[in-house]
Amino acid sequence: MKEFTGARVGCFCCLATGVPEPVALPESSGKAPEPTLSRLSFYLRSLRRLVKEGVKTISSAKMAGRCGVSAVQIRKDLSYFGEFGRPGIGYDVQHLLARLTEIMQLDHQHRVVIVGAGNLGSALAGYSGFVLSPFQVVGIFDNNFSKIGRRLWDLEILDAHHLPEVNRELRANIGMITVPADAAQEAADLLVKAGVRAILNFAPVMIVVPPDIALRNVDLTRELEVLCYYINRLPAPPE
Amino acid sequence: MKEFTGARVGCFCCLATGVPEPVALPESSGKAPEPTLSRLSFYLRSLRRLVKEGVKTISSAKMAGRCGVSAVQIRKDLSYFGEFGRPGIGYDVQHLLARLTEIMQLDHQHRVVIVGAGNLGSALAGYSGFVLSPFQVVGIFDNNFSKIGRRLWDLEILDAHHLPEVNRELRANIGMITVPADAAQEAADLLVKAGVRAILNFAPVMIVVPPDIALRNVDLTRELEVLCYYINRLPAPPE
DNA sequence: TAGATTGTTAATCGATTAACAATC
DNA sequence: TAGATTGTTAATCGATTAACAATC
Repeated sequence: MKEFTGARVGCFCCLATGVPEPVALPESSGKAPEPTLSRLSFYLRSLRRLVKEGVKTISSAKMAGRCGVSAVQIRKDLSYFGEFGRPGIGYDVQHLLARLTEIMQLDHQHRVVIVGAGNLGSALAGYSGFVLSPFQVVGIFDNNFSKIGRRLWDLEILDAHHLPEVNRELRANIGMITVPADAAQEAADLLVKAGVRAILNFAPVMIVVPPDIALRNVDLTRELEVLCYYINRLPAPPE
Repeated sequence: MKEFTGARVGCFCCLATGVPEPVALPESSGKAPEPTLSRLSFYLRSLRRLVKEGVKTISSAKMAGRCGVSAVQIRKDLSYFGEFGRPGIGYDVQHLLARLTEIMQLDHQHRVVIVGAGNLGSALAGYSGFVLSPFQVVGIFDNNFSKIGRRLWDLEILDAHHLPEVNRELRANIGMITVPADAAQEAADLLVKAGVRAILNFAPVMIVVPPDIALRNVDLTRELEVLCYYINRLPAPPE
């Protein structure tokens, strides 16, 4: 019977449990709960827009209105990482953006490899949201001979078995798994061998990785199934 | 300032808050927490495999081993919906599978439309995981004239503006949004007008829908950003 | 100074876990 | 009957929210 021992990051609705304590790193003295980290990413998105809008300063209350989160929640979330605001004034948008970007380690590029050059893998390889983002897809792999060697966007599909060696050159620190369920663990093992520090798994199956590898799951089927549960179980608008 | 009023289903890490109380439907007398529903989907996956393996009966403890969830958690989760096991024996796999399938409303087909025929939309339209599943993609829409009319798999890409009318024929009850962020709300409005009961949003932006429409978000960027936070913050293996 | 707003401590809420009586 | 295992009640844990002193 296989037990889960790998590091899983996030709530169970993301197919992950057991939030591991963040370990010494300048920014994280305390141990922020996972929901906080998830919201941090959301605040970042909001802050980036605020910068574009030319807003210089924002209060937690105004931010709350934009994010659909309470103002206390925001202040509490930020308090895990330091004091960023000024009483009576609010937060300097530029400054907060810079600090949160650092904390989330988004201040440097992350090189991503994709294992599985099917529909989803191909789509992700060409995801336009990655341009101007800290994420850069530097390689895509498959174990299907009919796919290996083919070009995809500006990449050549490489043999998944060579991933560990090839990544010495590619230097990717994040891997995305877009293979069928029964190949997902193998893909994960290859990524771990290749030395990635984080894995985003799209295969509809649990995978096991060492505890120092961050793992999150995106599970389309699960999302749809939970949606189905709520169909016709949600209260109608108050009218 | 736009406030969130729509129905959002799931924890914040799925970009959703405010779990609405499930309303009268035979199966749900109580109000199961959202994490429970998410796990239910997971138990279902496990049960389907057990059936294939020919396992007739399973205890919560054995199930726990397979799912990476505690046995009490499983029993508690199930208890929101009824008594499915026999003390001293365990659960009849077939029976539990059937009951959970009903509860999640997966005992009938769900027709899905996709708004956004870009990389991701196209990939989802051809997702092989949907064959033999209760989900069937019956239409794909876009508002880009260069795409409208083109064939994708066995579907023709239709004009998104016609979605509400076309869906009278298509009869989809689930919509997936795979358009860029700035078109997502418009897509959502069209889906609501078309009468879908549930929306899965892949656009990296919050959308607002009436409270009786179930909404979940899949947010690639957020997942990657949270992963980045954990990079080098996870404790190394105990060795 | 008065008003606004932060960061934090304490209270609340909700979900998970432990303990155990019921029952096959 | 004894052993296994369920379903549930009570205890625990963790995250959110309320209250408020500090400070711009």
